[in-house]
Amino acid sequence: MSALKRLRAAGLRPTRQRLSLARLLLEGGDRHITAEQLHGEALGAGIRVSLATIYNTLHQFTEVGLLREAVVEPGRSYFDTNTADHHHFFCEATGELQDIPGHHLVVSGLPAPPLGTEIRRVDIIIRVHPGSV
Amino acid sequence: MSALKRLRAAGLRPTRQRLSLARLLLEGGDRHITAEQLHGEALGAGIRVSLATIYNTLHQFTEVGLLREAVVEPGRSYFDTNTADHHHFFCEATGELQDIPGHHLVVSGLPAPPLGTEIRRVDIIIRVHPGSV
DNA sequence: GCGCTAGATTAAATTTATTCTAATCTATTG
DNA sequence: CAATAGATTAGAATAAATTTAATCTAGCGC
Repeated sequence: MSALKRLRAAGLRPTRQRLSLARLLLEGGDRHITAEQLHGEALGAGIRVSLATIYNTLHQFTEVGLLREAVVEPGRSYFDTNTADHHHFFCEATGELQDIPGHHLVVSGLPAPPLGTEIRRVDIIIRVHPGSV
Repeated sequence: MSALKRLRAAGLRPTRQRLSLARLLLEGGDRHITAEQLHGEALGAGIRVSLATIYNTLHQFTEVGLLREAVVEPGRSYFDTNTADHHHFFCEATGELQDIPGHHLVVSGLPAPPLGTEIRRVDIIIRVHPGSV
């Protein structure tokens, strides 16, 4: 689906900057990107957009399911263009994030959530570091 | 083991503030605490200690395995006094973290880590929100 | 097409979490 | 008990993210 249609379907007004950012984000392959990185890319691509808008846009896209947020380190948020069910390898040395397709991992023995709450998502982060090889 | 012995065993000089903080942290039950919260508690308990030392101490304790760090939200770090194998429920509405004993959850189908890396830990965060009840 | 308006964008200031710095203090060693 | 390596400190600095108040613009009715 085109970026324009996806924005409309999500109820987001297709403004110049949202359209441009949607194209940057959604038309490449699966990526993990920070707000600062996206801002840099946008400027590099000639899109004039403020950092505040980057943050607004990333959060709005996340709310409507166009992106997913991955929290792995204090003080940095990654936004994941892969919204399918999946999990992550995270290398603490390089800060790199790598997808693990959802069907590979199976969690069993999931206990009932605390009273009065329901499960929204299960995030699995496999933390790795450079090995002894 | 006493706080003093645990510090010595970890190779950390048992200074007044480290000892006091170790007692606060390790002698209660399992807890999830932020740097700011611990600072508040320390001051409340009459321990004169700066925020910088709180951060230093939390990180040192984490390095030597006296604590574990749980990253669930950008811009906030929780330190977990439970260092046993376990996972977490995280309620996004309240910011509350709750332990899930490790033996409850079983992950299968774990793929091989990226070439040249080895697994250090598997973190599972079950994100919940207040239910419809 | 034209203007109106709700919603979007902006630069700049602010907040919040954390780290750094350089000076002072203290636990350990001899 | 003096020397010193390491710890602590207040305060400044940094960084990510959010807020603010002013300006802009997409989409609507005409």
